[in-house]
Amino acid sequence: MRQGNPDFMNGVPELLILKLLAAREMYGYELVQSIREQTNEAISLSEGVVYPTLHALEIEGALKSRRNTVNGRSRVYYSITKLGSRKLARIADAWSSVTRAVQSVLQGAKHASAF
Amino acid sequence: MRQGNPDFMNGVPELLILKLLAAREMYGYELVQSIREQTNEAISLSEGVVYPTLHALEIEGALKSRRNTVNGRSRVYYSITKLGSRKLARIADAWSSVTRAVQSVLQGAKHASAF
DNA sequence: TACTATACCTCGTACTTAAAGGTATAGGCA
DNA sequence: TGCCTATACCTTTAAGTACGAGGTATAGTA
Repeated sequence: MRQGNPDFMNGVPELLILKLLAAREMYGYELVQSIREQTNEAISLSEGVVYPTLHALEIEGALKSRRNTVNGRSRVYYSITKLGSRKLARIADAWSSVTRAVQSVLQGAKHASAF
Repeated sequence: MRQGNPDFMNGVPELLILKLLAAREMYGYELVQSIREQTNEAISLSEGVVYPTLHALEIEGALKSRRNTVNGRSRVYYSITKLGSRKLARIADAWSSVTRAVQSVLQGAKHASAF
């Protein structure tokens, strides 16, 4: 563990960002704060995580962006693409699969349910 | 994502290994198979993950080992220490915290419950 | 004898998060 | 005017970690 967030964060920033942008268009700085608030400070992503993730997702075509100036502030708004929605569905499934599997071990169950 | 397991695996091997060893003494090869079976193949840790994790946990005092020969096979059995139990409690909490936080975003809840 | 399962191990790579640091503008306040 | 803070964007560097590949050795079986 580096510091700040507990651990178990592999792939989580990408998942959260895609999910939030699936609901509505947002800009980077807004995502940082939104995630912190919605998780009650349990997850606090730094800008150094959010911006590179946004750029990577845009490059692979999962997001598209438009620059907009609001109150004299230049913002880059991101929204999800069709390809991004499919990616979100895929990784949300993977997330469920892993958490279900871990949960079954934590609860001492002999077998995880297939679905 | 490297390959094999989906992603979201950060810290998971350590958590699973500690949890299984909290129930009973096991050896490395057994852990690999046990995790694969108990998670219905959802999580399949390679030996290249399990053995280094076991060694690291032993060095930090979370596990202790004893060598035992069964049916002509030499095995290294690991069991959890008091320090390991405390570590398990800590990271199990962290796991709960992260999964709860992610879940609240995935469900579109405005606020995660505090506990 | 050869192959498979058991059982242990290490090394190198690839990926990812996170912190730190850097730029620039708007607005409040002294 | 000058200073500080919040907003808003970005990059670089460091450090950790899972994973595959590869390697050794023994027991049992075909």
